[in-house]
Formats: sequence, C-alpha cells, structure tokens
Amino acid sequence: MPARKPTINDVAARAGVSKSLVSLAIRGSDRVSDESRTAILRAAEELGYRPNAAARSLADRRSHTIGVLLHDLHNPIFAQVLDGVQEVVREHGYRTMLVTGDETSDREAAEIAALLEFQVEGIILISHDLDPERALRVARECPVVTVLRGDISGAGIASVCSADTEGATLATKHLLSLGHTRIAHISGGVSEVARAREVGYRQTMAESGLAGQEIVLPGDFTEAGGRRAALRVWEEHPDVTALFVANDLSALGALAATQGSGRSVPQDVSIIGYDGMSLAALGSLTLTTMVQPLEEMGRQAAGQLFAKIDSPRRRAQHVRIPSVLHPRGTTAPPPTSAERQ
Amino acid sequence: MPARKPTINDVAARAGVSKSLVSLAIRGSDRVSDESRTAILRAAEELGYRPNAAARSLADRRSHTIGVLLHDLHNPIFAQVLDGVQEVVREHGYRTMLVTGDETSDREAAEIAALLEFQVEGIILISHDLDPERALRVARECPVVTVLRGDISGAGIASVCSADTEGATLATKHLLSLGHTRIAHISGGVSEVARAREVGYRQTMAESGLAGQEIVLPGDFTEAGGRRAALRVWEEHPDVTALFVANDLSALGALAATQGSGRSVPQDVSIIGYDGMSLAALGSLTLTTMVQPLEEMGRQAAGQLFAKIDSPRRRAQHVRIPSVLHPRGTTAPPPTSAERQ
DNA sequence: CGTCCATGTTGGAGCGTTCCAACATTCTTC
DNA sequence: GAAGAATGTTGGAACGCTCCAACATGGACG
Repeated sequence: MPARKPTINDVAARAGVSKSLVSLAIRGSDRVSDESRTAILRAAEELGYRPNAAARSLADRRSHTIGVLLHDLHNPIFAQVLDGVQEVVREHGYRTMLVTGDETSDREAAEIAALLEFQVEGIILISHDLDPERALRVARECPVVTVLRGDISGAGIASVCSADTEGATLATKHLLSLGHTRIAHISGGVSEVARAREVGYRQTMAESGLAGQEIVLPGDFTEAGGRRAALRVWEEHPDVTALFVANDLSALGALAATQGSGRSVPQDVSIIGYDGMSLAALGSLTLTTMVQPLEEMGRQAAGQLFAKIDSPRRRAQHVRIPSVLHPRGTTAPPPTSAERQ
Repeated sequence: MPARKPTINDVAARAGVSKSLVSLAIRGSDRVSDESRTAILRAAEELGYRPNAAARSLADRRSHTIGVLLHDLHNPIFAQVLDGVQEVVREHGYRTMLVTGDETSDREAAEIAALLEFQVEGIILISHDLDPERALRVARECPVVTVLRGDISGAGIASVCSADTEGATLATKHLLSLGHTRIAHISGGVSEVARAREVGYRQTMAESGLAGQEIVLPGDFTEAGGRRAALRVWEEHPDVTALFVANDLSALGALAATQGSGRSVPQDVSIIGYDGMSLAALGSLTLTTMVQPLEEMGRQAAGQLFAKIDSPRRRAQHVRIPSVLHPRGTTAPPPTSAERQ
C-alpha cells in the first residue's frame, strides 16, 4: 500500500465524477450540483486530499502569493510592519511568503531570486540592503514596493517610508529646546535612511548656531553598534549631555553603555532614538523617540503593491510619512554646571 | 511582443540544444560539454531565464523546502530560534518557508495547511497553539518537530524544549536563596510550558516550607499581560518582595508596572524571568532570567527533522535542554523590615 | 412538439519542469 | 579492428492541476 498522496483523480474516481468537476467543487464553484458537491467533498475528506499548490500555480499561471523580505528579524520593528502588510494581503485573498536576508546583501539577492522562482506576483521589501542596480532588475520582473527605504527612486519601485530628515530635525530640536548644546549623534551607517537622519541632525545643529560642534559617531543600527559608539562618545567627548541615536535598537544599546559608564539617564545624559519600536516603550526607562506608524506603513505598502498589480502601467508612488515625537523617560534638561560638579 | 516569461524551451531554442540538456546544465550536471554549457548559460542569461519553482517541484515531486511556523514574530526569542533552524536547513541545501500564526489557533492551522499544499518536506513549529489532535493529523502527512513546546508526546512528533519545571525550580530557588519568602508567580496561562513553569514554582515553594503561601496570577506571555498581572499583585499583595514571571517579555512588562507603582527594582522588589531573550539583557536594568540556548535549540530541531526525513521509521525523540540561571540586575536580597518602613 | 436556454458535466490540451530509455559519437582495450 | 565503455545528447512521458470547447439533460416557450 503505497502512501502516495491522493490527487484530484483519486477523488474523482471515488466520488464517481470527472476530475474537472472535482476541480470546480474544491474551488467552490456554484455550477456544481449539491449532490455532486457533497459526494466530492466527502470523498476528498475521506482520502485526506490536499490540493497541490505547485500544480495549481503551474496550471493557473498565478501563485496568489506576495513575497516579503524582512531585512532583519531581530529588530522587532519589522514585525510591526509585517503585521500591517499581512492584514492587507489577506484581505486581497493572497498569501505571503516570508524570507529573511539577515546581514548580507548577497543573501538577500538569493532569497529574492527564490521568491521570483516561486512566481510571486509582487514583492515587498521591509527595508533591504540591495544596491539600486539589483533592485531595479528585480523590479523589471515583478512589482516591488519598499518600506523604510526609499532611496531607489526614479524607477518603477514604489516606496513608503518616513520623512527621516524632518524627523531627525524634530529630534534634535527637542534636545535643543531642553537646553542641550553638546549633542552627539550615533549614526546608522551609510544607508540612505541613516544618511537622511544624520543630515537632519547636522542641518539643525548648524541652523542653531552650533555649526562645527556636530559630533557624529558611526553606528550600524544594531544594539551592539549603539553600545560601542556610546562608549566611544564617553571616552572622546565626556562633556556631551545628549545623544541622538539613529534608531531605537541602537539607542537601547547606547542607553545601557551610558548607564554602565556611571552616568544616569536622563539626569546626566538625555537620549533620544528613532523608530517607535514597541519594546522600547517598555521597561524602567521608556525611551524618548520619534515614532513611525509602522503598521500603517505596512498597510500602505501592501496597498501600493496591489494597485500596481491591478494596473501595471501605474506610476510608482513615493509616500513619506512624518514621524511623531514621543517624549518619554530618557530626555530632560541638561545638568546645571553646579550639578555637573 | 508579449512579456511572457522565458521557459526552458526558449533557452534551448536559443542555445541550439534540447530542453533536456538545458535542464541538466542549469542544475550544474557534469555530463554536459563545456561548449554546450557555455552556450546554454549565455542564452539563459540573455533571456533573463529563471527556473519555475512550481514546475520544478511538480516534476521532481520534491520541494526542497522546510516549512517553519513562528508562533509570534513579536517575541524576539523566536527569531533567535529561527537563526539556528535556518543555519542547518541551508547546510542541507533546503530552503525555509516562513509563516506566522499570530494569535489564533485557527490561523495557525490554516497556515500549516498552506505549507502542506506547497508540499513542504517537513515542518518545524517554533512554539504553536495547536490542539494535539490537529497536530497529529499534520504529523501524519509530513515530519514535524516542535521547539519550545513538547506536550504532544507519544506520537510521531519530535520535540526540542527546555526543562521548564526544573528551570522554574532553579529560578524560585534563586529568589529563596536571596532571602525572599513572599514570592509571587505571574504565569503564562494554561499551555503546557506555562503549566510546567508554574509547577516548578509551586513545588519549590511547598518543599521550602512555604506551602499555602504560593501566589499565582494568570498571565499570557505578552508584555501587556505581564504589566496587568503585576498591577494586580501590587494591589492585592503589596507585601510581596519577589516576582517570578513566566517569560522575559512578560517580565519586562511586569518590571515597568512595578517601577510605575513607585517600587524600585531590585531594592524593593526582585524580578526574574524565563527565556533568555537577548533584548532583555540590555537596557538600564538587565533582567535576571533563566537562559535557554535558543539558537542551539533551533539547530537541534532542524537536525531532528532531517534525521526523520532521511529515515521516516525512526522514533520521535524528545530532547529537554536545561536552562541556566543568569543573575543580572533585577534580583537582590529583600529589603529588611527597617528599610521597608 | 420542435427549439432554445439554463444547468451540470466531461475529456483533452497545456502549464514548465525532470526523468528515463535510447541513441550518437568518440575513446579504450585486447 | 571489433567489442565495449565512456561521454554527450535527445524526445517523450510524466507530475497534478486549470481551462476550454463540447456535450447531455430537462424544462420553458412559442
């Protein structure tokens, strides 16, 4: 007794009808008589029949699947975006195929290639590390929308991201308005998002009469990177009173390192992050940060994608969503010189 | 000019060979002459050919894919397990198909059904919420391994999980050894894992002469749940000096609520969690917790799965891995009665 | 009472691959 | 120099499904 999986033909034979009718019944067509339908569904149930998705998408030439690349599963903000994406994708009767590109750009390219081989009908990149050329090649094969990375402009790639420069400006101004002047920035590296946030910081410092006093330490958007960069700040610039960190995950690292160096937050040092990572709102010190509406961004991205799928000639849109300052427990006025003693 | 995707036949025509030879060349067979290979690969490149995974897995009757269900993307510990899983899956030349079952058991069942329709060759459940009956039905269709949930025993479902009762015992003993006696437990609900951790707590209390003094508040493994439960503790049992929380995510919630109630940690209240979530090691107060080797557990689970795939008659193994106490910043001796005043 | 229509139902072609048996061609070996 | 082995190459049959044109059947209608 071979344990071969039952096919549509087995169901047809058992129900005493043709495979075509089984196909219709399984998919819930209304042009099947009640009698046949019952017989077919019972036969399918008894045999433990399960449609073969590969055969189906081959015959159908549609996979009903959207590919989603998550840049890094360890940063929980991507999960928040994904929630929004999934919601819309399901509404449209599609399913998602998830893939992670942890770390390397080559790995991401390979995972995207896999998605394309699966004939996904669209791809959402929840952040990514692809060079524009590769991304554009992908976009020629199927609709692509990026979230949280909007740098590949001009081409057929839509994007939904935050107004990073403006957000960084607000963050810096928040620190300035509290009275800080010795403000350092821990950057996120050289990606477009990181650059935009850095620019917001630099511009605001310059416009506030602090030109030449910018301090930028390279980071990489990870907690460990934030920790390292903060340690360097306290070594090289011990008189800094405020840190604007490029993202929340790094800010948590910087927070730990700062407290580890004997400074207390926010009495001695203020720290502000960027992202709106829900876990950072938690804990003893809730991180002051620039909050992005992550789920909503996911929903919009998926919406864009389906719009593109429905009318392929449509122009790619680039949506920028403002981030909102959420002052929480890690920012306060700087210590007075008396206190600093 | 229809934008139909090029197939193996198009490549064959362009390279002037048969489709069979293209098939061989694409898959890197060594029985293709260098001359043919070069011509074929060039033709493929020029046409932008991409093998169709659906057709491939249909013809091959193998998908080379392992399905992975992530119970909840928001708890970062699952990402840590996934890292281990991916590592081994890739070593075996397979790919993973990720799926999340956020919240409901029905959704999980639906996602698993989708995996089976894709003909995945095995399934790894990184935690799950299935009732045993459903899980067993799945296991009859393809090899299944569960991680962080080992309750479906007896059947063909292998598991890799932590020794929860023993770990909970160690956690409770840690608090006892610091001098605490008024110790409350915030549970994780009624799942097997939650039960096992609760049992460890109850047994240890009883064995330490504190029978009848157990305090258990229901939680649900989420941060919000931990927060709510902690609030109830401080309302109903203000003289408690230590909390053993069923998992780290909830412990972070409980920590926030505790500090919000005006108590300081660990001076007034000690808190210990369970899991080894890397983010909880971060921040101002690093959470004392029972650490599980999450990546290693992922690797072992994938290893078990491939063992089962290679020899289907093999008995399902149930691996229990001990958790290790990591005393960090949230536990300390209880305040003396003088201090409490 | 023949015609038309609506309602169910069917077999065959096709989706893009892989596998297999069979076939050329060239290289060894005695 | 014939037999056999090694090396490349090929067309056709699957894989399990969906689509389509065509076909029964049984009323409704003039």
